[in-house]
Amino acid sequence: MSRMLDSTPAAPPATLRGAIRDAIERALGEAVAAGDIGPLDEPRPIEVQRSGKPEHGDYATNVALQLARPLRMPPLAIASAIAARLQDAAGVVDSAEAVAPGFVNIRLADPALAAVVDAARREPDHWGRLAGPAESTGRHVNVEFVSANPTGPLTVGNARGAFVGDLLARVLEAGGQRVTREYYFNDSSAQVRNLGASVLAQREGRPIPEDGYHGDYVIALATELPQELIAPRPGESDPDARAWAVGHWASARIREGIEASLAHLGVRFDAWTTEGSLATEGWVDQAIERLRDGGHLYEQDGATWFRSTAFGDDKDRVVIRSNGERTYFAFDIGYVIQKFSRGFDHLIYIWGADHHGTVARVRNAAAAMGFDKARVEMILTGWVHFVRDGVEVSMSKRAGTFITLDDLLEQLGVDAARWYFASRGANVNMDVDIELARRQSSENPVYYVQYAHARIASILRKAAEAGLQPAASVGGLLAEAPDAILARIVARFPEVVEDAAAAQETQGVTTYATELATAFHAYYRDARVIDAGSPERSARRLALVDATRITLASALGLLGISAPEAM
RNA sequence: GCGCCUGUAGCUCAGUGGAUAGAGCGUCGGCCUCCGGAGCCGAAGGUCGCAGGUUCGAAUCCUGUCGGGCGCGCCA
Repeated sequence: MSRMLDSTPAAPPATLRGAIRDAIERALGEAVAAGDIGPLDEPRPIEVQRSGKPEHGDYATNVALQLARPLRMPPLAIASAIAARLQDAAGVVDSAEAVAPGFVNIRLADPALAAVVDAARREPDHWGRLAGPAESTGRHVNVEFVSANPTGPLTVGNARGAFVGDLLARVLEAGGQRVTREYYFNDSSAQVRNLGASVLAQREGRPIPEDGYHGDYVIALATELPQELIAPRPGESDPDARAWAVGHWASARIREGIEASLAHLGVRFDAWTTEGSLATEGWVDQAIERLRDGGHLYEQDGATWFRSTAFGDDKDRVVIRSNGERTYFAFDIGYVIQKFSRGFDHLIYIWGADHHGTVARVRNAAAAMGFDKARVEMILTGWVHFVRDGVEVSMSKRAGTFITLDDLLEQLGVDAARWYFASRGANVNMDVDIELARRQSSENPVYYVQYAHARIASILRKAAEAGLQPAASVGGLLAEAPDAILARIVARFPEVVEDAAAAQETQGVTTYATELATAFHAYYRDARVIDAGSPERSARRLALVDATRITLASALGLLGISAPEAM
């Protein structure tokens, strides 16, 4: 065991897979040093993958296949040289075998496996969370999402971003990064005035403007509108002043509703930045000055343009219109400066697919302002296309025909909805039949996973009543089939989290949770946990089953989904 | 026209260069003396849109092509 740590002074591997990788690297180095295989020109990353079949062991590496060409040696010979050295590695490797065409199959040592499973129970809160206390080492990421205009309740379209952003934030946190959840709140656009005009018209019984807002919520707002906002203020000349005032009042009310909806979903934002603040605090001007100083701006037709084409964009972009107003784009890049000045290392934006056209220009502007383009990342979400009885449900906030996030949560429930979005890639388009989704919500796989959790909780309760307590370790239990199989899946959880954080995706977590639940249900069938006739084995099985429960709860918790003790 | 996303089982989707491509739902057939049947076991169902290419190896990478979505404003 200690050899393992000796070889990795910087950071001990967080996963069994990492420990295996280290062992392979050492074996490879020894094989080279001994002259078994030729010297390597350059170090190459070692891939360790989980074996697909039990006969192939637990892990496999393809280094030999990768090295065959540069070393000009048969892959199987390289594999054999590595496998022979791996046998010597005591800690995590039980046995290693070179097989055609050149894989090295590796079997885990039971003690190492037991140690990982026991770790889950010793520190359930840290189980699967990587890099431990990462305050000092993890980068600080700003994830901006939803950012819907405060002109109506959140729709399911906005909801996609809410789920994707929150899930991303959770996965990054589990990967040891600090995350700030940010909402860009557009409080000063013409749409706010438009909203005000619509509410005012509704209140005063006038027809709502053609491009105004029509939803039921407009009627509700009109009813609640305070008297003092309706009356024109003395000495006010701007004909739009009333509309602006009402709009600001209405958007504040809507923001409260948005926050409540998001809270219901379990999403809390750490920061709300308003568009107005970017102007009043000078960030927009600062961005423009910075571009000007760098020679990236030019004047044409009375407007000021950013030379985005110099960075590969297909056309240049206006930052100041000929009427003197700064464009939305100018605010975007002012916001970039604002965010970086707040100390973030990395910015992630969750945008709808319709915004893909603005990705390049914002990243280009960031580069022009001297920031690393790689630190400005956009994730585009696919569409949620709703149909009812085979007919598309058209959604328009202005027309008032839309399905709200609250509707969705009411129909599906938070857990089922979260699972639904977590199990799909962010950028795929989804067709959702509302009636079907409702009917299927009771058959959602999330309940399958929760059921496994509740079932284990029940076993643990029953065992306690019988006076049986889990053992401190599962050691000694893992040599044979039902226990060995379940333990291996439990032990893989940190790798799943690692992969999810690296890919910035959650599908792997739902897939894994389903696999673990399935494995538990099979285990339950094959292995008697509470067995008065064998108290020693019962105690160890209770430990294994408890580790399984903790892992299920951790996976669900990572997705913001509850893990009920009973259901 | 140009650009981005996308195409995997009847349906909804996993699979980010590895060994026999998976899950849920749906369909068909089995399992309740025993720790929770919201469970278990089995079956049927695939030219991974199509055609080339790279590679020891391609659903995955490259090129072309076809279908679907979105974008291409001194709007936000």
